[in-house]
Amino acid sequence: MSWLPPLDLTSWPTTAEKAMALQDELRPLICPVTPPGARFRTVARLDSAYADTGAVTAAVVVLAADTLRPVASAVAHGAAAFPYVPGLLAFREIPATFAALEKLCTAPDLLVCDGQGLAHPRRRFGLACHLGLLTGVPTIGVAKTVWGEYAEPGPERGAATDITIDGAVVGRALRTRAGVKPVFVSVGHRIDLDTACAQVLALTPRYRLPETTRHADHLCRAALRTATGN
DNA sequence: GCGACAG
DNA sequence: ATCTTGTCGC
Repeated sequence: MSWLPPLDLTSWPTTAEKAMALQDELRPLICPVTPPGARFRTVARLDSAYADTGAVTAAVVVLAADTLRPVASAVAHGAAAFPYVPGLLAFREIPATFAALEKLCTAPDLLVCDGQGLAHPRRRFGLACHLGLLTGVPTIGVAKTVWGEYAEPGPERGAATDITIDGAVVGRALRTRAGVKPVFVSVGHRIDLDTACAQVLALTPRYRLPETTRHADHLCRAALRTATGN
């Protein structure tokens, strides 16, 4: 018995129209609130790597929130299930990512995704939202580039400004390192924006991106090379 | 109409 | 995402 509910890939969308319809259908189920008493003792970072052949490898690295030390990791590989389409990244990334998560013995307390959560144009349902609903685990999106409008936050670490789309606050530009381009944080599911930003700051004591990113990035790239044959 | 567009 | 040379800084 896994901590993760099964993912039925036979009904995975194969067209942009069906994918967008699914996003519209799932959007109302998002809960942007941290469950009472929630504790984030372990945090997982997710990443994917692609080969020109269409092969994909996903990696998950779990770390202890207090020490930022890795405590578990897993990889999974397969074929890209969807082309890259702006706004539909989740349909490309989730199948392999989910397979990697299935290999973990226990559920992480928080999943940190590469990309957007609610800071997603038009449908407000980015990768982090989708993965949050599928896993039931709190998720946040940390993107390197933004969709939406924001004012440049102050130069010091911790400075933040709201990101808005059509006038609605959908995330926050957060300076994780003094004098360096901010990251763009948005809620995925089961966490609030303030808590999400606090978690991202806790994960970035020295680099712009969360501590585990290099680890997850190196892990899936190395695994992809092995699976592909260098 | 044209360009821009998470990873 | 991925492909690449050089460069700056701790």
